[in-house]
Amino acid sequence: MSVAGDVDKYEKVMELAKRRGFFWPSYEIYGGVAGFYDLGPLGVRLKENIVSLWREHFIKRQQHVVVEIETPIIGPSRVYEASGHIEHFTDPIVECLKCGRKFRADHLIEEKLGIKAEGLTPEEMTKIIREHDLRCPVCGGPLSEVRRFNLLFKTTIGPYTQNVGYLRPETAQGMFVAFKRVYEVSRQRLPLGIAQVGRVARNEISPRQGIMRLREFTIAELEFFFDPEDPWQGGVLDELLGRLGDTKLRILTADAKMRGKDKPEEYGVREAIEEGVITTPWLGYWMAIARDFVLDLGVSYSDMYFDEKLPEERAHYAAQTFDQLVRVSRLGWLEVSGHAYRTDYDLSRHMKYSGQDLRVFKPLKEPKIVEKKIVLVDPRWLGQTFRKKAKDIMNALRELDAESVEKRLAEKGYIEVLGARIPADKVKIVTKKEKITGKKFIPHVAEPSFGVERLLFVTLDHAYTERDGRVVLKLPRRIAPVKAAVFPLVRDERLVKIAREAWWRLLDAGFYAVYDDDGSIGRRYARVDEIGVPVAITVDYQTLEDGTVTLRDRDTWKQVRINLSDLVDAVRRFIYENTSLEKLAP
RNA sequence: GCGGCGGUCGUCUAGCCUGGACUAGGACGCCGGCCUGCCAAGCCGGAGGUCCCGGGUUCAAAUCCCGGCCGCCGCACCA
Repeated sequence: MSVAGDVDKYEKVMELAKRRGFFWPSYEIYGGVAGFYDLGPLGVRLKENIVSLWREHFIKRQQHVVVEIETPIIGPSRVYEASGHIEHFTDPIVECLKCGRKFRADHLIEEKLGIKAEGLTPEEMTKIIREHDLRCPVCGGPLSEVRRFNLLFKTTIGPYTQNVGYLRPETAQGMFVAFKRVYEVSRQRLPLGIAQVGRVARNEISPRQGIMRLREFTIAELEFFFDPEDPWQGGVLDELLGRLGDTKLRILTADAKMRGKDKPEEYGVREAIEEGVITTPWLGYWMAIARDFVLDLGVSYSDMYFDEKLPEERAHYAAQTFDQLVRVSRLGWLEVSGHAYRTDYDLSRHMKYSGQDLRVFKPLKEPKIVEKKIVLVDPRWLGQTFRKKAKDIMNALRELDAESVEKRLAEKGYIEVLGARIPADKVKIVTKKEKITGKKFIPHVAEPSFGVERLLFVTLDHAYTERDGRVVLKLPRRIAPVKAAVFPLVRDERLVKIAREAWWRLLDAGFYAVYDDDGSIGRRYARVDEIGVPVAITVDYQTLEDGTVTLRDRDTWKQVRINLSDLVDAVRRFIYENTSLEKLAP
């Protein structure tokens, strides 16, 4: 059982991961570098299977509204200025020169002096600290200059240039920047989800907890664009929600937290959306998908909940955020995904910084004819009377509301614009008909975002069991890195020959499978149990007589006999259709 | 970054306090052979160690001292 604070199990899982080749610290022969991990042969395959399961849930099942792209890891600084990462991903830090403790300079100034310091330059903050003789709040020592620490990795683009580039801290900006093009190739339809799986880098100050907090890792992200005025997008969301049935989510709301609660409550997805617990419907839908996905990794419902972030805990771009937490050994609750309502923040920012129009056009069902009053002035008179000022006056007149102009003309017989008096007989108010076919707007975004390496750990942690003093990794069959093992009962030439043929047959059918004839049969079962091979096939003396072999279930250790000729199909059904062993026996 | 603790074959570990006889021991794992009729059986043989790195003290350092790196815990930090 997985219990928070189960240190022993954590050690065992990490030891297994290293010993059998799931993952280990990078650059080991040079002493290692904190925050970097290699994936080993089994780790790569497990990760691949987890990612493909993610694609099943987040892309394939919604393929009518979700597409996947791939964008570069390195981006020009402009992109990260626009995204707000250069400003917000950078913390102003002061260090105590005596005890070495570090503090957020702006927080310290606000807390101790009551001066708003957010957004000030490091120099300005240093000045404030000096003027008020602010000292270390812990030991009273003197403070250093204020420095900026940025979590973005910096590089240059091209040789010998000042052209600064950054390694992306999330894949999301790739989707925002490419939105217009993807929207085009997706036939200009909303809602539109753009997914990406890729590596990101964050220069963490002090990464720890092994593979749980890395400086470089893989993110599986979805930016889901929708119309904020019609979030249900006609029937699209309704249909998708309908297919979920009565999926329940465990949620600890910010509201509940502020009331001092720390236990999540259960909500139906629709209920959570309709009651406004989740402020935008699509965020709720993707949380339900996230729930199902993590369940498929072998995590039980009660070992998972969604934790709403308090306003001050949220990222700069988010209007509402939920973290999906999973219970793991030692660390307790671990964040495996974040679900953020990013509103139109990112697209607006990129519009501003790029100068491109990233809005989408929404046609009205029927074009609307609106009547609009406009102010007309006799242009000849205006030009001759005011000469060079005429153009400015004309522009100023256009800004005026026609109704109020009409009113003032009626009252006074003239209007004044920019000091120019225009009599009523030079002004005409006319009513014009205008046809409105639709409008442009900036889509809003709901974003589910997963840390893949964390999922890898979570999967191993929840699969780890012991039986009779041996390790049995009860990985869900679909994501097991090796699907089957083939053994001759003993190393008898006749059995070996048949076993190797059976093994090749599985390989030809596309399975990852191992063959082993070393040591006792029990030892071989143990070896493959430890890396979570779901099924073992044993060729024995009965095989010589009737052409049957045994299938042994990793989780129950039970065996059934099947015909050798049915092997590939039986394995396929066992792995991908989750058919029980008993049902495979003829 | 600060403080505490730690780092020895692939893995887990003994040895460190009290320096020498340590050619660094064990278990598991791994490789070869034998054996083996279903759950880490047995026998024979074998490979495998920069004792984290660098420097210092000493006739002599895995062992003592200093610095660095890495890990864990606490603090701080953390979209």
